[in-house]
Parts: sequence; C-alpha cells; structure tokens
Amino acid sequence: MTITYFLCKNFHQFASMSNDIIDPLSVDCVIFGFEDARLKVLLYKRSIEPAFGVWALPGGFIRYDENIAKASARVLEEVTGVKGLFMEQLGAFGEVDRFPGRRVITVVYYALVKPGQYNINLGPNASDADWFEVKKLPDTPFDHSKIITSALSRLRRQLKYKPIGFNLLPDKFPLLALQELYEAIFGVDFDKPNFRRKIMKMNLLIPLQEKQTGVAHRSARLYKFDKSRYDSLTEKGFIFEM
Amino acid sequence: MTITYFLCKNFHQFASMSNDIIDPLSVDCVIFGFEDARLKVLLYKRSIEPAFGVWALPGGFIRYDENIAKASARVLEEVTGVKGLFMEQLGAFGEVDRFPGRRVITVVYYALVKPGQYNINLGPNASDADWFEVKKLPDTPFDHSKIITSALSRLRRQLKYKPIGFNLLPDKFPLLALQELYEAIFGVDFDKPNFRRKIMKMNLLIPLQEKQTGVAHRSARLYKFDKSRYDSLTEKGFIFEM
DNA sequence: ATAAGTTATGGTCAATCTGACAATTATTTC
DNA sequence: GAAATAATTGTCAGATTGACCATAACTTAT
Repeated sequence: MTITYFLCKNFHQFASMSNDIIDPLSVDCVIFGFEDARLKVLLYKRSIEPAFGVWALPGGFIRYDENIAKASARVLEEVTGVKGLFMEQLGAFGEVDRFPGRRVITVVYYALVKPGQYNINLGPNASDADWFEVKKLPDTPFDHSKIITSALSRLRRQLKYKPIGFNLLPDKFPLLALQELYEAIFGVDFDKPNFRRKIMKMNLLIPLQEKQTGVAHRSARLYKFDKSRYDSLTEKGFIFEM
Repeated sequence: MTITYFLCKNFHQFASMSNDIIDPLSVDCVIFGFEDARLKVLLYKRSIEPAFGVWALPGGFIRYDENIAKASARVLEEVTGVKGLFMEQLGAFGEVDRFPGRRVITVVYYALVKPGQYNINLGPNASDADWFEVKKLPDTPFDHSKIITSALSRLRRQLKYKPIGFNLLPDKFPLLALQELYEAIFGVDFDKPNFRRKIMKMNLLIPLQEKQTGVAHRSARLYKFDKSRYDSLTEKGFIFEM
C-alpha cells in the first residue's frame, strides 16, 4: 500500500512535467445532430484495441495541462473539425468493469451540432465517422449504449427549460422544422397552430423576409433565434418552458 | 512519453491487485439538509493538509474495487453514519489548478438528508462536522464554493420536475413545511391556499390522522409522501412539475 | 371562561393558458 | 386553371393560475 502510493506519486510528478495524459481518465462525447427530421448521434469506428473496428463514441484521454472541458472540446474538434460547438458535461461513468483490462473512468460530454456546421468528411478518416439514428444504433462497446441513453434523457430534460434546440437547427429555419425537432426528441406530436402560438408568444424568434425554397407547396417564412433577447429576457426572470 | 505510458501501465497493474485508491480521482459530497425552514449544507473540518482545519466538503478517494457511486456512498456514510440516503451525481470538476500541488479531478455527488436521519454527533469526531446555511457559508478551500453553487442550482432544477424535496422532510409533515421547503430553496413566497391546491391535485400525499403538536395555534394535519403512487402515476405519463 | 392571536383550510373570481379544430391563404405541380 | 399541400389565422370551451376573502380550530394571555 505504501509502496504503491509512492509509485503513483512518482508517476505523477514525472507525468505532470511532460505533456502526457492522465491515464485512468478519459473523455467521451455524445454528439447529437438533427437530419431528415430525425435525431442522430455521431459514432466513430475505433482504430485501436479494445473493440477495434467497432462503432463507438469518440473519445480520448485528458492531458495534464488541460481541464476536462477543454479535453472534450479537443476531442470534439478532432472528430467534427469544428470549434466552439454547444457542449455540456453529462457526468462521470465509473463502473469498475466498464472498460476491459484496466480501470478507466470516463467523463462524458454531449454536444449539439447544426447541419453543415461540421465537416467530418474533410478529415483523413472520412469513412470512420458516421451519423446513426438514435432509434437505430449499432452495437456499441463498453457502456456506451448506457451513456447514450443517459445523454438522450439529459437532452430531453434540458430542452424543456432551455432553448438549446436551436443548436441543432440551421441559423435560418421555418417554424415546422423547430416543431419537428421537438417532436423527434420527445417522441410526441404537437398541434401546428398551438405550437406556433406558444413559441411566438415567447418573443425569441426574429421573423426574416426570406422564405423556404424548393418545396412543393406554400413556402414558409424563415426565422432565426434571438439569443440576445433570450439573455435579456432571462435576466428579467423569464423562464423558457416547453 | 512511451516510458511514461509503461510506467503508468505497470502502476495500474500493481495497484489494481491491491485495495488501493485511484490516485488523481476523488469524490466529494454536497450534503443538503433542511432545518428551521432553511437549506443547509454539511461541511467537514479537514484533518489533513492541504487546507488543514478548514471547513470543506466531505470527500475521499475512489478505491480500485468500487464504482464512483459506491465511493460517494461510502464517504457519505462515513460522515453521516447513515446508509441509503438519496444521492445523485452532479458531475466531474477538473480545472487543472483546482487542487494545490498535484492534479486531482473530483466527481461530486449531492445528497439529501431528512432531519434526524443522520447521526453525525455519534462519531468520534463530532465537532468536525456541522451544518451551515447555504446563504452563510464559511470560506471553503479549492473550488468547493463553486461546487456548492453548482449543486444548489442542480437541486433547484431537479426540484422543478421531481418530487425529491420529500427527502429533506421527515416522513410525516404538515403542508406548510413542504411549502417552506420550496420557498427556502427557490427564494420566493407562495400563496398558501394556492400551494395547497396545486400539491393536493397531484394526489401524491397521503393525509394522516395525526396532527401537529406543540404549536401555538391551530394544529395542521400531517401528510406523508406516497412514493408507490408517484411511481405508478409516472408510468402512466404523469409529470411532476412545480 | 373568554378574548386575542395565529395558522389551517375552504372558496370565489377574473385573467390566462391549453388543446382541439375549423377556415382561409399562398405556392407548386399536374 | 385545378388539385394538392402546407402555412397561417382564428375560435371556443375547459383547465389552470394568481390574488384574495372568509371561516375554522387551536393555543395562550387575561
């Protein structure tokens, strides 16, 4: 016991001077996207053992010189090629046997990506990343399936009281797109006029002059989310609720 | 880098066979209690360096043979003397410099304790633990103040859509106690008849024959939370909201 | 024993919100 | 120009909310 402790102390002293990773601690990212009116998750084909070649959550190790948020932002950028995405910590997962061979505890973040905001196809490993419908996920290794379920339930909860859904839509969108987003994530249908009324009453959408194009019916007006208005309303005590 | 990696691998192989801790990873607990109509946090006077003798969150290290939840439950039991308290993970805190000397990442849980459900005074270190009003906290070391703030905001959010407040009340309580709990945590006042109406409509409280005693006015009926009814209502799609 | 003080508990009412759904409008395609 | 498809506006009854009034019940002071 004493010996082990010293060993470990030495290990850290050595490691902290280099640019090395904190060994038993990893970060994983659950990256959500919204496409074809469906909620999707970005998975990555593992290029190392264990679970070589299996679709899994993108992850990596935390370095000694970065905090956890930065580590996950780095991993996220490595996969999507984009910085500054919406990101929030889900929590730490640390079952003793969650990872084979040695004890690894992972801190999970979930991220929201707008369509076109990522460019996974630009990397050298284009075929190694792909979107999967949340409802039709492939088998994932370790506890990743549990993690994704947990991330989805956190996303639903958040969506109820924060307007984070806009991070899954393009900057300009018709009202129906927003409605379909909520319908896909909550798994329920809303009445179109009622949904419109509720959203519009919040005064968080700026109507644009532009309209939808390329649709085979009356085109809808486009809107954009008014973040600055949201911030100022929130300060005054406004509470977003869906 | 390669050398370091091997060092660390060896370290883990050795350590995982012993009963040792995972060195750079700790757990901390934010333990909430409700007393005298005020929300309080249980702090512990540190008996080791750094920050020796300073009031801080009770914490400890995670062992190789226990998952994170168990580690925090153990720490919680060591402080309160009680098992099986309501507990939920808040997340991991990992700023590079959050702990002096070496890099320690901590996983934080928050717990809710009913009055009389703990017996901190029974331990050998009775004077080393005490309750502090959330609004009048002493100076705490490291990032503990930030952690408590974060725990409080999580508690508020949870309280909105889950009836976890009952974990802060005795098994039998008058309606006003429940109202004062919500008032203390949200920092707002509710109208008494309206609060009663809203709560009673949910059908989650079982009215008892017993009444309050020892009060200098009309005594109120006592109620208890009906957990089984909550579970079955929830299954049917009932959503608790305050 | 009675009055005063205090909280419990039950009700009312107008304003607002919600859910269901009818009706009309604007585009595109056939 | 008709048909098809959504967009958009409007209506209405029922439920919910917030403000507040009134009465009941119990304890303590006199």
